[in-house]
Amino acid sequence: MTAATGGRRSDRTRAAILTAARERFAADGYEKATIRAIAADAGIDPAMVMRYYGNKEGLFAVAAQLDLRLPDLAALDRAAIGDTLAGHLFDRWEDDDALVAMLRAGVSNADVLDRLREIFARQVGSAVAAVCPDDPATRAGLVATQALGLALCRYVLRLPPVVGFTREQVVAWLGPTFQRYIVGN
Amino acid sequence: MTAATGGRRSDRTRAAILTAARERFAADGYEKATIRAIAADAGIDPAMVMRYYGNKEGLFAVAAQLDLRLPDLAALDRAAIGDTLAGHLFDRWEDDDALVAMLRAGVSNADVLDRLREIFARQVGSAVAAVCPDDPATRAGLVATQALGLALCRYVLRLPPVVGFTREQVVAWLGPTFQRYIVGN
DNA sequence: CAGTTTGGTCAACGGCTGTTGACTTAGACG
DNA sequence: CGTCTAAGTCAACAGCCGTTGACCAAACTG
Repeated sequence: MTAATGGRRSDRTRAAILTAARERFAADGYEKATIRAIAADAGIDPAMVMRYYGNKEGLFAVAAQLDLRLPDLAALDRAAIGDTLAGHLFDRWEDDDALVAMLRAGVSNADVLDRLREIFARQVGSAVAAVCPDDPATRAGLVATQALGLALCRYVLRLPPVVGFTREQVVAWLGPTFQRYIVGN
Repeated sequence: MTAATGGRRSDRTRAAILTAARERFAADGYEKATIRAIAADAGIDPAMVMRYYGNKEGLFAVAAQLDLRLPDLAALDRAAIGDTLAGHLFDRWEDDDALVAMLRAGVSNADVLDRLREIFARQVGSAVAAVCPDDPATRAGLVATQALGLALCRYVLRLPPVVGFTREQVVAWLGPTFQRYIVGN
């Protein structure tokens, strides 16, 4: 039905599995997000998950692909780097379950940890290095602590005051922190 | 043997279970830390864990008791609050697995999440409120994002630059951040 | 029309888990 | 010594998990 998309008949199923998987991994973590539950959410048989994604690890690898899409900090007004980064991360995480999924899953899965390390070393590290060649690794690490700390408290722990933060509050409070970590001292 | 401690014979076993449990929960998270593995580490039978702690949840509840032992911020020189807090948290976490255990476990266990929320609402919230009655909930939330972000990156994700931070670096970089979050703006 | 590929279902397997109850040993006490 | 109790062992249960292979149905191809 509705061949309008032009894809093969199974593409809908693949997509349904992926959507259900992202939600389950983000909500329950890697271990508790069972293939049976994901398949049930997608309205199909668990065996289909194996057919299309090989095994649970393969499904997770596809479901938890994460691109922070960081802006080019070097192209910004130097004084606006911190605020821009804070706003960007806020926007990015508000509509993508992938990071929460990786945080929840990585906490108890060594492979996911490796990928998270690589993502932050590469994406955050290079973004920071582009504007501050002085000890970029330390600065990127500092940025990671504050950025991931926000994500942890807001989306995983769901601490009430942090859940209630508006975009403006995040920019106003965390922006200066990022600014100092990246170009300060 | 060695009745020097004066405790009952079973106290050694209880303590061995607890020690093994803390390490396993911190290293593997709640789901992957199996009672069988904990019992093996402690050199006893899995059934003993049930006898002494009822069930897995009961064991975790005892193993993951967490007291941040925050200093009385009001008794400090107001300008030293941030640095003192940064140094204290660093010291506290370097020699207590409990927080890492709760972070790893809480990520996939609703009850643990409740306890983490309560701990930070009460301990961090009241410490902050003691020195800054102006919107203490928001300020405590901000402190939590930076503090837990450091713990996450250093002990769970083990991001290389963050793992390499010295106490002096943590105080120098995070101290001013805490200072601004607690008494700034 | 027949035949072959694709999409999907079903029941089952082996393995690991938390948990239980019956059994055996060691210590304390009279 | 005998007795009673606490401490510890052992084997097993039921349940859930990821994964598999045999089977069925639909749809495209000639």
